Amino acid sequence: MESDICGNTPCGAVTAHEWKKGWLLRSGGFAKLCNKCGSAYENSVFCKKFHLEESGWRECNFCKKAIHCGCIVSKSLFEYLDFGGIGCTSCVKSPQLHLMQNSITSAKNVASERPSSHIDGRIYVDSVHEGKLMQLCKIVEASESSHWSQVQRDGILLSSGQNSQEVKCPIREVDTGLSNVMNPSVQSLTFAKLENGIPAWELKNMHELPVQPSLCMSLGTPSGNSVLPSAGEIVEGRVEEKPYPFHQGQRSRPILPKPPKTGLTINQETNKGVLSHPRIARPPAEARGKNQLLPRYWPRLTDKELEQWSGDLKSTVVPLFEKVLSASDAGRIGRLVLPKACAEAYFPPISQSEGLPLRIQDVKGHEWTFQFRFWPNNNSRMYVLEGVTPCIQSMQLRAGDTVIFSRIDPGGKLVIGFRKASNSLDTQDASTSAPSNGISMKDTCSGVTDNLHSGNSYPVPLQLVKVKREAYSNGLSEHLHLNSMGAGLPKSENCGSMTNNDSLQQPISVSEKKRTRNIGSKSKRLLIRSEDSMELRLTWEEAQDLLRPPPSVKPSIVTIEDHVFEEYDEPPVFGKRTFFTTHSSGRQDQWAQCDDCCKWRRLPVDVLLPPKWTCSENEWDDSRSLCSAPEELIPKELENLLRTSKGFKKKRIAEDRKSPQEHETSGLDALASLAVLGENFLAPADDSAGVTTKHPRHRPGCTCIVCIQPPSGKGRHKPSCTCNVCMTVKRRFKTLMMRKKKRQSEREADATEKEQVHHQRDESETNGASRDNTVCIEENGEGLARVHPEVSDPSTGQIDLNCHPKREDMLVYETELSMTSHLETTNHLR
DNA sequence: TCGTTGCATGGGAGT
DNA sequence: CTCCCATGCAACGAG
Repeated sequence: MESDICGNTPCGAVTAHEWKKGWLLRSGGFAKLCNKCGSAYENSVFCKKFHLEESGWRECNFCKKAIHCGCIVSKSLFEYLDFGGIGCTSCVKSPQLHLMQNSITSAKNVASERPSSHIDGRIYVDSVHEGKLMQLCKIVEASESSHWSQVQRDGILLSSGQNSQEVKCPIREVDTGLSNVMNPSVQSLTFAKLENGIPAWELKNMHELPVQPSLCMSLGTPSGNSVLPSAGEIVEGRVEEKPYPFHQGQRSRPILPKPPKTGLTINQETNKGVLSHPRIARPPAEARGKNQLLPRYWPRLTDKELEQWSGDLKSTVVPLFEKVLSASDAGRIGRLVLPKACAEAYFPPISQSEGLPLRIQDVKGHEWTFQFRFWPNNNSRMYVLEGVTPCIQSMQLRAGDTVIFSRIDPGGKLVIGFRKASNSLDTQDASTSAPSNGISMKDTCSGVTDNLHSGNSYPVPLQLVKVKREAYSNGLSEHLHLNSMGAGLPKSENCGSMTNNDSLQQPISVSEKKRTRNIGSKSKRLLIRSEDSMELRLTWEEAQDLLRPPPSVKPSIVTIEDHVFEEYDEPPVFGKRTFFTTHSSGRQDQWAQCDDCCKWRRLPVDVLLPPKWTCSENEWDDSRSLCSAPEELIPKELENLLRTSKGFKKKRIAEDRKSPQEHETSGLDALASLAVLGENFLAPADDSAGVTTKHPRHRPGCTCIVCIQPPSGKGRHKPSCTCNVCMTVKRRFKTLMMRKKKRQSEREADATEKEQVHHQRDESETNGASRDNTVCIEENGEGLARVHPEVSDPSTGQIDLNCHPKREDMLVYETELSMTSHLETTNHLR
């Protein structure tokens, strides 16, 4: 059994003696028993990490033999490879390249000599040359980890059919960016040369390969289960038609993933004219044996950078992984979220959430100590490095930049490097992180013209400005920038203030970070300043103040209990926002800004302006009914006016936070509170605990977009609630009741009339119908009472405010039916 | 009041 | 459908 498993196959695992046993899983995966722990793993490499490598054993990159690196004696048995990993002395000294050359030539011969079939872009050959191909693949596998980029490695595919096995050699289309200018047959090779400096002879030989872009050979010998995949297919992580015996586990992913979707980095580098040092994502050598690393974490170091690093540190630097800093990574919190796979693969295993301090050296030689820890997260872990702020700041990194974790061999010391986003347009989170080039003044000002409120220069608290993000490679990313326009400040000032946004081009200062926050997520995230978020907190009263009757719609006048109401069939519109001032003399003024000239005009306090208003409509001050007329306010007064308004608002917000219960009656706030409080409303003392379990962000008093929505069954208003919403609903209900009663009386009159006509003829039927009706009404009423227990006599104020707004009418109608029915039933019983 | 900590949430990517 | 991870945010602590 043992020999069947490892004895004759380049299975990629340590040689046979390292394993006691192996067998096929039902899933097709190949499990092995670790020699040390005896546990079975579907992924043998897992054990290698924790039991082989941990105890000082490493795997030769070439022959896959295990070498103990921990003792002095064995030092002579291996060499650290420049590209990571180790190689045993015999392998390193062996004429590997020559062997490879021969093997490739053999492959060529195999492909040319034997009758082959070309199926699906692959050449199938007999099994006679299986051994040669195996040798080839083994060499390819060995060399790829040290010489070939992942891109080429993706060209290596070895898969197993029932009776055949394919070997796809590493010639393949690599990148769309180069494909237009290169012969597809050579592009990867040429690229390989560019990338890794593969000797010209190799390129030449490979170029001579007759099969392009891929060479696929079928091994006719039924490999059965004994043939294990080489690193080739492991690298590719792709199997065709039938999974390999050495398939990954059910939930395990390919050991190495597909390459980045677009060879964007390559293109970018190419575009930047850095052809001599293309930045290719290289999956770290060890990654093959660890958890899968997503391509975006593959370190993308040019050879030049590697050399430089190695030179600076006077050691061999093995790139492990990299990560583009997110806003939170680069933020003040000082927590760098580590990709789980990377953390588990390259950092010491931690069992406690507290983790352990990790000493990481930067490329300048400065040593930092971070706390490497994790948080439980959805039955998983979330790894973070804490205390990275000083390091991040010392490197002047910000969101969008990239940190690169590497290891120094020998010694295994961790190194943190970085790459500025401006030097490399990273594909990973370029669209999700702050732009490297930020937003120029030109952009922001031009963005103003794109203002969604364009032509509406009244003091909108927020203006949506579309900002082009030219920094990104795709050139399509756009940022919706919520920009405070200073509540109607002159445009020059706006642009000036937005110049500060340009700070994105500079390292974000602490204060800047503090003042910015992201809402939403990913590329759709809206960058919003905290002061803007303050402005977003529109209170119910303020919203009410802005409501205007729908234009050109005449209301119907309804009088209820001596109160005259105007009812509109259309919803109200938001009117122009104005500010009020009070003079020391007690005189009150209202101020509005012209939509054309942006000048502020004094208005009577009782005036309601339409959404758009210009000086020409200033019928209250003829001297300032033209935009050419000078502004009444001097800049300082205007500033005071705006500040007062803003201050008032902030004060209100603060009060809301301070004592949300005090504002329960303030309309939507109350609604929000109630929605959150839910059934706990009757016990307000307990509101601070438990009520936000489901949505802890929505606290009582929260006026976020979620909370200001009408409650949908969760929060319920007290029947005696007198908040604005309740009062509005009550009023509306009364109105509808009045109409309903009127219609009902009309119908009753008609019914009475008809009844008189048919009375003699259908007397018995009418009585029956009446009885039926009575029964129906009773059932109806009871049913409604069960469904909506709060609905009852409006005079008691017991109105269900918790219905869906779109169902309001229906509910009211049902309520009316219920009450009417109840009334009729009662009358009937009399 | 501000900063820190620990966890929750949800969008999105991968399977 | 699951998992990752960026980020929100409440609780807590320090000044």
